[in-house]
Amino acid sequence: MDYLKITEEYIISKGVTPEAETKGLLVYSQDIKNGDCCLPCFKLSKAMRMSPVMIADKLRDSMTDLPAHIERVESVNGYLNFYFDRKAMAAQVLSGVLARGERFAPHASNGKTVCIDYSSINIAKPFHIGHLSSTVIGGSLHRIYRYLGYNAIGINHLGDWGTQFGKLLTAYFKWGKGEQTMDSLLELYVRFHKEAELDDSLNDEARMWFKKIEEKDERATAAYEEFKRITLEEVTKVYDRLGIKFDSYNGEAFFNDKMQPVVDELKEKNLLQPSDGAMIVPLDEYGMTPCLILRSDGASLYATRDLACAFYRKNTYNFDKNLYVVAYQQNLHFKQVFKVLELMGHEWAKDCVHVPFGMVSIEGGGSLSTRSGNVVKLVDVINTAVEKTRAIISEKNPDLENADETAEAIGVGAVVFGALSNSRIKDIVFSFDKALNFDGETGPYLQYTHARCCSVLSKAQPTGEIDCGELIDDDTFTLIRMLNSYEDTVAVAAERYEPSILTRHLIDLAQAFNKFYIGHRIISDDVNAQNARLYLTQAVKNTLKNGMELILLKTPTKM
RNA sequence: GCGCCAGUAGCUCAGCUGGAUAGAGCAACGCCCUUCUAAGGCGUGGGUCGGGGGUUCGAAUCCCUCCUGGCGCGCCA
Repeated sequence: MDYLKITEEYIISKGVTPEAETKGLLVYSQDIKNGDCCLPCFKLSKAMRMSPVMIADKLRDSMTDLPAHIERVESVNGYLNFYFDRKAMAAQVLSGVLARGERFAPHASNGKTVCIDYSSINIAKPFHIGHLSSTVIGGSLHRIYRYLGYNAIGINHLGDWGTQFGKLLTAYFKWGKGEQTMDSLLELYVRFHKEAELDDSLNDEARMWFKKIEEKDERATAAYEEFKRITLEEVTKVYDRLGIKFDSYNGEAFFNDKMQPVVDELKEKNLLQPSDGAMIVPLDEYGMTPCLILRSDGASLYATRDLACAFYRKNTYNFDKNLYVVAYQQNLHFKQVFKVLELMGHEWAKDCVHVPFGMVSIEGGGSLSTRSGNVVKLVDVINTAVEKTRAIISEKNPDLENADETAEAIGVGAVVFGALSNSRIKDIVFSFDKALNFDGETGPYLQYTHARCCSVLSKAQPTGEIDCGELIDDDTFTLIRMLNSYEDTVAVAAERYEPSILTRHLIDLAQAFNKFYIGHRIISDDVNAQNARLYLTQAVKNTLKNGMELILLKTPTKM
């Protein structure tokens, strides 16, 4: 039941205020002391030629037949404050949450498909903290959309093509010895750039090797495939720890032979123009620089590939939404590509959305760059966090069973949370200090709160009827309100492609629970209160668990 | 130069489709473990919401302008 909506309907049914002006005015009160929701009457003032205070008074006076869910109405300084019948609302909310079971089932399928392009790592390059945002934001959106009933397709658009592979092969055949690892490949790559500065012929050699890959030369292909295998093996270990999966790894190489039809269609629709020997789609009338389709040597470009890729996704998945979780540096690129799709007359261009996020830099200056070898590997960050967690556990809870498993869950959770707690668009200056902070608004805080719920419930279980009259004090009822708005929050997070909205809500929920927990003895002699509070704890636990899963956090029952 | 984004407490941020005294966390200081997990809770201090104009009954929120920072701007991806 949507309390806001039925309250609005009730207000309108009074006929005191003009319907059009009244719609959308009603909001949840920020402060529970001002009621559960309120109608600011200031906007109505002009249309009704009456002071807000008088309007609120008039409305209040007309409300002599309050519906069951409203206990009372107050007119205060131009606000009309509604106080819900807390007992009824608590019953409604709790039974709704509890009916969903311990693990909320995903919503029934809505028949829609969403493609989510995320993580999109480069072959033979380290998986570093710069990849964390795309990986976990995309991973979280993947789960959120699946939960909401979408058919969600996770796509890792591999960076598995380009001249850098010529460079790597050159270095590999010159200096590489035996079995390679991600580390040795990075060394080779860094060394190439160092030596190529002194010896330009290395660059020629790199072009030669890249050509051999294109020509499917046996030796080149074998090495290239090996690099790919090594990379995927390595990153999959991290993906597994993060709980992330992909449905497709079709990357740049996959689209190599799929670009000609795009070029043909652009020509056919007269969108392509020559410019300095290259072929472009001019976009100046849309305030953008042109979209480059073909280089002057006839080779395709980044945009060409992404166009081909968009067509492929539409044809293969028939998406309703096509998301690209890619850093904001690419803002212009995606704007151009989507505009070109639109100019080509494909109405589904509007379904393509760039989901940008901020840059990651390292504390103390220095940009992340593979060439310089200045990288902080994601796996190192995760391992450090897990080690720190293990140390905390042996100090606080040395007898904990499954200590390793728990340390893993919490350490990984701390790192993941860091990337999902702020708005995507914010730049992040990475520091171990921040990533390893487990106090306050953090992943471990959510996990701790969940474990607390579990601990209470392991000592006593709720049973039989709920007496919701025990749940109507401010602190407790605040929890009820938070549980009530959970589903809306998930929906908004999806709409805005912003997992941090859900993360915030879970923090608020956990804070509200901890406040409740400290202030109210749950297991007690008061059988009635105990039972009601146990039901509430159960509902909080289940909601936390569901929400945490949607932001990639594991939920240990003890810690 | 042009375009986009950001600027809120010492730090990291929420709030930004206009509403009641601008909220959290971290850091600092002071309390609370003989009762359900102290990775917790409570309290104190800390703000010209980048500056200046404007719109409005009302602006952190909308408009203009300036300042600062980031990113991008044709043959890389």
